[in-house]
Amino acid sequence: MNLDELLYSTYGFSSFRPGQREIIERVLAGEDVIALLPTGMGKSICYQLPAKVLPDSVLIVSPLLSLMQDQVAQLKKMGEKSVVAINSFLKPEDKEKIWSKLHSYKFIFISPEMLVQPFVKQKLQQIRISLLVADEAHCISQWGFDFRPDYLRISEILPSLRFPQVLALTATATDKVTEEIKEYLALEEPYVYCHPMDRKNIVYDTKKFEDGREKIGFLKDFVLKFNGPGIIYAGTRKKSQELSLLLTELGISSAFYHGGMEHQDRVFVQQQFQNGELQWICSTNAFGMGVHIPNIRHVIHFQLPTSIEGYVQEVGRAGRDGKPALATLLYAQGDEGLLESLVMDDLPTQHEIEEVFRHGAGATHLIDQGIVRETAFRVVSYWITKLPLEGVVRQIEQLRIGKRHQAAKIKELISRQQCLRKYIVESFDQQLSEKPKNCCILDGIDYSNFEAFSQPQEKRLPLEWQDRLRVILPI
DNA sequence: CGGTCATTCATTAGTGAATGACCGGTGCCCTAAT
Repeated sequence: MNLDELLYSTYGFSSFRPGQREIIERVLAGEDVIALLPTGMGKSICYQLPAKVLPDSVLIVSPLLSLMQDQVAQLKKMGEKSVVAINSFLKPEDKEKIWSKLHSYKFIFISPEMLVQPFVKQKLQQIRISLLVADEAHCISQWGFDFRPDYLRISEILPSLRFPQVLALTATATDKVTEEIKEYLALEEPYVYCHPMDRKNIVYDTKKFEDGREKIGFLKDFVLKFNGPGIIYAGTRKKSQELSLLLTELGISSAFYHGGMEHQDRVFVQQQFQNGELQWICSTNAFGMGVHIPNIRHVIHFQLPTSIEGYVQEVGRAGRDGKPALATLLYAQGDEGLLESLVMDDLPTQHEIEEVFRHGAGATHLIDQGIVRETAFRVVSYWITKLPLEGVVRQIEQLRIGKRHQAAKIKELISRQQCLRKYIVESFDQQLSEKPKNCCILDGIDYSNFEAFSQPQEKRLPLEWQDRLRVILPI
């Protein structure tokens, strides 16, 4: 099998990017693989190419419905017809057809929640799966424990699929996250491919302020001085709207984006940004996964991110074209309060744990009656099958300690007196090989690098009425 | 932590100040009620 020929005939590329060949060869050799590959290094080829060779279907567990739709569209565009996404978007009339010809699909995309449904499990059991792919596998660790516990249950279906080999793909994982991926996918001796995560063209900057007003002032000056495209990450939905309004008042094109918006509005905003019609997007951490925009020059954190992993993911959306990009973290006194409550508040309380224990894992009325919150309920329901009450309490306590550690890591970003790049790279259990000339705030930043990209804003398109409305009306 | 909203109070009537409670982010799922 000549991989180069296959690559050329399928994609028209004449050579692999770093890591791809190695990962694909291991997959084709039948090994389980965990691949840590920085964003924009062509992760999807790592399962699409083996799929051409492997005899049976490839099952891809994907975290977002929109991501699935993108991948399906991309594959179809390449002429691959046997692709399907199994999720709640399926029309009832299509379902029957899809289940009956499931074996004929080469690529089957699915959410973890769907995957663990008994009915789905039973259907998948009847076909042959060559490879199970966990896309954005860091979600297992990042979301599984307190947000989407079904992420922890992927391995439950492996026996009924007769243990297909597994490929886990992600851009950002610490040793701890890699361990958790390994554990929750029940991988015994996976081959781990780890590409250096440092992105030399991203410069790390932090700015401290006495209060929120000073911070706003800085942001105003910033967006007047530097052009986008850029992402401004806010800590709350409301703040993302406020910031977008602020920019609009300055005559700078922008839109907000968060999980509380209608699906179609989110798609619309993302498309506008992708088409270069918006300079800035002001959003919560909902924005970014699966977004491929090469020329993002700035990522600004108006409020503290909730984890180092999240921070690196968000910052990593800048400078995919390899040109200089600036990551600016803004901090005003007191900002850590929001961070801490966001990180800690979702954990099940002692009371919630006891309630679920008293009524059992099927007692969804606890959610309807507002006694136990949805995610808290699901987290406890997950552990209830594995541990006694004290064990679950201890488990949640462990989570709390982990979360506290996570918050402390973030706070150190702003108080740190040494090289930020070094700090970030070492947080991912890697060593910094060399520092770029333009490195971080503590080593001095040459801002002229970024002004060079900034052209005077002559062509300012007037806003369409829809956008004006969008700015005026809070959603 | 900071903002927002509801309650309370002081009192001669509607309002303003003060206090306290609550909330804040990420997304699957096809439920139950329109």
